[in-house]
Amino acid sequence: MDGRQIAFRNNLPAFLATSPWREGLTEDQFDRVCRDTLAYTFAAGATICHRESPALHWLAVVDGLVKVDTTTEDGRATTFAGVPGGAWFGEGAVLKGEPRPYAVVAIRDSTVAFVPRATFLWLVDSSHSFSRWLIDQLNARLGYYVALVESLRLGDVIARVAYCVAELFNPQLYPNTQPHIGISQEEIGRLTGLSRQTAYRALHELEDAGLLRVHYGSIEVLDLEGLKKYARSP
DNA sequence: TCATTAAATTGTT
DNA sequence: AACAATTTAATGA
Repeated sequence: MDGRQIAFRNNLPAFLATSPWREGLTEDQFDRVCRDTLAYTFAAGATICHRESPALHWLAVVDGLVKVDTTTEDGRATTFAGVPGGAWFGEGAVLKGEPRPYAVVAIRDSTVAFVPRATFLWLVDSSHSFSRWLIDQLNARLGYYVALVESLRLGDVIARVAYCVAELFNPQLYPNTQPHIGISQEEIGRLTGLSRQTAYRALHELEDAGLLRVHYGSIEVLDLEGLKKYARSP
């Protein structure tokens, strides 16, 4: 992990207390999560978890924006997911006990919380409520990729950009997303599987439709419901 | 604080 | 994909 620094051990419990699975835990269970969890900050561009590294932690973005991606030998990169602040991810590799099939990279300066694998598995075993939340989490992720395949087959690139941007606000997967997202058009391209030029044109189409605004190095979502509608029927 | 330069990102072909 | 234009960030007086 290049360029990481230990972040605020003190107010990490405040972040954990706002997590979507917290209310179902007992005080004792929550206290253990607080004790076991660490947070680190990473500079933009830094690798948080290398591809094929052992999945020793369950992860959350406390602040910032990270991506889950793979890079081929010839340097081409595709992003599988953009993960904004407040989101929990990486449970798949931890559950399977396998090396991470993707790399986790900071898009912007980001703070990431690390829950040890043992603590995560203990939560699964000891909390029915947590397990249920986890099922909903995995189900939401499955729904995202099914819809993404559908969008790929249908081939409307503007609808695909609308869908991918709107999904950053998925209440199960990404509960705390702010309307202003610091992400370049090149990253939007990787996230949607489109070239930067195509992403550029699609973003401006959506801007002309009044659904979002494009800024230097960021986008601002104005009409989330409109984006979702556009994603379904452009 | 301001001017200069480099780097990142956007816009155009 | 290449290149130009623009915006931001970094540097140093």
